[in-house]
Amino acid sequence: MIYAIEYLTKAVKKAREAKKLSQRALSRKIGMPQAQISKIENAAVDLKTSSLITLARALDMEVMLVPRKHVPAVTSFLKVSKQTGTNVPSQRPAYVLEDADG
Amino acid sequence: MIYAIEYLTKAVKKAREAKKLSQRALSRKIGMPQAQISKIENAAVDLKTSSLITLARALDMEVMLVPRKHVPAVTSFLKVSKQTGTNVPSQRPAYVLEDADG
DNA sequence: AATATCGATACACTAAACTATATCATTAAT
DNA sequence: ATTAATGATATAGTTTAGTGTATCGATATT
Repeated sequence: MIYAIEYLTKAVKKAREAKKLSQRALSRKIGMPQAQISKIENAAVDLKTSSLITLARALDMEVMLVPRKHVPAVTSFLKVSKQTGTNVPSQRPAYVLEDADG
Repeated sequence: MIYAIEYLTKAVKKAREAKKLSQRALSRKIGMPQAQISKIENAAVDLKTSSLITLARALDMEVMLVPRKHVPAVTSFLKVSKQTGTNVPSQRPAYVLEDADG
């Protein structure tokens, strides 16, 4: 079990379940063996970044890099959005903003 | 070169440069060979998620999964914060919010 | 001019992700 | 009771990230 990765993989699992997709259904969708998805969701492997991105996108999420000082704000925004069901238009590839001021 | 990863690795590079760290300095900091950092920044490898997390954290960032519909909002928030220099207190490990409603 | 540091690249080796496939126990449905 | 679908697990083989080390040309710096 790889601690730092656990949060990400648990989120993948939750997202999959929220979409009512079985591991096999997701497997068919992205062409990754069900066995591998199981390992990933249980944080039994240190998955490659491409795998994380593929899984995230299949579940309508994006991998982003957020400056640490903004993590609380982003976190609470997402939390509130979830509670209120706030909708935002359009979609974009995404991630990362050039920042890094420490 | 791995397209999907390029944005993330480019962000790592920008963050490193913004901190005025050489690849060797970063190498010493996290114990990853300078040669490997070079490959990663040039998207020549499909780095493991643990490596992405390690690099991100060394550069004061966090890897997060963001529901796609909220990506524009988060993106523009970070952009504005960068422009205005908005500061937010505290720090947290982080990433991910349980969401996934499509 | 000589020296130091930079990022990029190369080699041999090790470790581990990933694939393909199959199986198993458990749960749900017929 | 049988069948179907679930997630977890196993084995064997392939691919590739990662390590350690060394070198290279280019760009400062003294």
